[in-house]
Amino acid sequence: MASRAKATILDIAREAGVSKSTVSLVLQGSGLIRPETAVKVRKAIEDVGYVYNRGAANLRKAHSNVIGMVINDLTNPFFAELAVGMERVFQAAGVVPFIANTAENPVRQEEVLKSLMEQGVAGLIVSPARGTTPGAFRRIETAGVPIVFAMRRLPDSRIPVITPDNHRGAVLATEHLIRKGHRRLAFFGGSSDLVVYHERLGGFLEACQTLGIAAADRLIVEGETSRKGGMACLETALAAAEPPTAALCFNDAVAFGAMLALRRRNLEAGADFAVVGFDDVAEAEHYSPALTSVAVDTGGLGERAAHVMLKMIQSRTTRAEDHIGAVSLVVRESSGPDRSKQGMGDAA
Amino acid sequence: MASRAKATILDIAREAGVSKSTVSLVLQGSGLIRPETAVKVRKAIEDVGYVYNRGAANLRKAHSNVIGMVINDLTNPFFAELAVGMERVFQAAGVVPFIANTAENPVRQEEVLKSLMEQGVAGLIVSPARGTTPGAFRRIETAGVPIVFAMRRLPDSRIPVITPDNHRGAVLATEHLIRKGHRRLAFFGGSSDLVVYHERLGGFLEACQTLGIAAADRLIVEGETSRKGGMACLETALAAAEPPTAALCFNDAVAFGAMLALRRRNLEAGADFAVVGFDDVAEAEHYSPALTSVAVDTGGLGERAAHVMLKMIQSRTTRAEDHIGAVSLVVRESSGPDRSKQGMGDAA
DNA sequence: TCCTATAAATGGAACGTTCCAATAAATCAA
DNA sequence: TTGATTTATTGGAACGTTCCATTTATAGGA
Repeated sequence: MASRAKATILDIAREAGVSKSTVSLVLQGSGLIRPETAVKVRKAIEDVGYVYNRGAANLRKAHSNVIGMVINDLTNPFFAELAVGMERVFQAAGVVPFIANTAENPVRQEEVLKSLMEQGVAGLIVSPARGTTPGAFRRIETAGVPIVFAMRRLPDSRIPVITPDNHRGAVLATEHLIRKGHRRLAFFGGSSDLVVYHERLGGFLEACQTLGIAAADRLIVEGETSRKGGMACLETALAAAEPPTAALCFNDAVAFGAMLALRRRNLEAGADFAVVGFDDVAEAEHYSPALTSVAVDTGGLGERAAHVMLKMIQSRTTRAEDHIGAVSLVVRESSGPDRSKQGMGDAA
Repeated sequence: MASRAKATILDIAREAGVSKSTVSLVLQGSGLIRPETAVKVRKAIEDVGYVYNRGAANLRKAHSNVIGMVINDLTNPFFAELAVGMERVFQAAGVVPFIANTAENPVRQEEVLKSLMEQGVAGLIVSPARGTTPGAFRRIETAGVPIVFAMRRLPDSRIPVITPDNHRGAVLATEHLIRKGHRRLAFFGGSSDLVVYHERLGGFLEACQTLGIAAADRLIVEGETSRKGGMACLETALAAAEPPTAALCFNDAVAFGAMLALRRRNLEAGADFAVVGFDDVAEAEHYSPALTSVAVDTGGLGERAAHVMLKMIQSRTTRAEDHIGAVSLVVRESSGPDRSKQGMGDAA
């Protein structure tokens, strides 16, 4: 074994005393070859230490078996879970997903997409980086490579999207807080360059409206979507003249930040101020106090995105339906009733 | 644009009125072609919506420009940070890193490695899955593809390894606890099928030995390397006849778990029981109380691994030196002095 | 026996690049 | 002018597969 130059099917053919075509057939598991021959060939494959050259094969074959997953922030466990969900499905389908990280940088994203295209990917699942320009995927679309967006959408594009029902999730969470007796509510974190932000904030506002929370009693604090951002949001909120008693946070990271800031002030989330997160990452359950959060079934959405992609590839189309995933509110300890005015709150 | 069949350099050549060789030269940025010609060709490239076919190119070229990163658990932020560190370096070197996740499963790892090899990667950086068999990389080695292990090593292999100085880190942390007056110490989490476990536990034991902690006063509790595992460890430890007053944890996840379990018992990490973690993930600083932990410079190790890989590729060798990264103890709030016997502790 | 039908194996022409050797054009020295 | 040199460009043969159209071997039917 271990010849310096790498072995090809021709070497195998020579070793096994058959033609290269036969070897190719064996590699593809064709039923046309005699079992004994197949065994002979497979032995030769072992002996020469052959590794299949997919690049060469793709030159002839219509489609490759690799799919690109482009993720905006791999260090965020939320997106990592998404990636893992997709992987499960692809693995079962014999497709190899390659993950690339854009670190929330559109330029890097451009490079990564170019590379993936050059490798001849069969499809692309993308959670676009913040600030992605509307035309960023034009070229890929015209090249006929299917794309699916996951978790985030671009303002106008016609590319299919898999996201949780952000609006509904925010409504659920907000209703929950109001039913707990809170009358002055805040929305923490996020910024308006994200479509998701508008969806979640929209749900919050709608629920406030419906359940009769006056505009003056809603506080919206934009901020980084991180722990740090959450801490800042809480400080801002408590500095207000009539501070809120509860907050729906853009995501769990913001919520964790808010809870941390509370503890620094010797306040307890749940008892002194209600906090609800969004995404329900694994950590939420293990926090103390445990975080009430909107569960979006991240892994499930990843699987769904993968399925849609597989179907698109199979039917060689570049169109597909959007998919809005169901959400549910997981009530834990961080969202207690309003206690700011004892005797007045009508907690449910 | 957007012709159904994808454009090749021949189409470009026709469009620009030159030969395919000229186009190829332009694509490679050769200085041999006349600037005006290059401009003409580049315009044609735009017009026909060309995407480079790296598979075809690799058929002729010696080496590809893709590197595989095989990570055992992408949902662990620690490994995600490692991956991100590597990416930084590779990007700058014009190399495209493809990340694949093995989910700590040797079978999956085998598949992933096979795929990567078939794609013709120039090198492989691997954080091996638990339970990887010693021979798992034999084939890749004999194929002459350089491999670097990151964070974890295999028991016997000669493959270069990039890891933090686990032994020293554990010594530092243990000395710290002892100097804080603790006399009954525990080591929480991990299991002996991991080389890293032995390194860290070894440091712990050595420091105990050196500073005169009797064997009877050391408690070793194996467990899952997760929050859940950490919680279990703490319960086990406190159930002992003479429970420890401090613990060094296998990693931060275990430490977080232990702190959680403490809180559930209405005990406070730092005040009632000292906890030290390992790895110093971003979260450690933002926990409450903030976690004392051994910082290993994850991103830096990733960069280092990437550099080693690049050098190996360049010098077409399959050997390289191991690299043991410096560690430091970051003291925060979770590791207070021993208060179990007031008046007796000689806290420093 | 010969002919036909089926099964198994094969040669050769792609696929889209790179790169060498060769050509064509422009420049220079004499 | 001629030949030598440099500068730009080009055809053609790889690279390692797949797949179609054939060929060869095997079996079955008369």
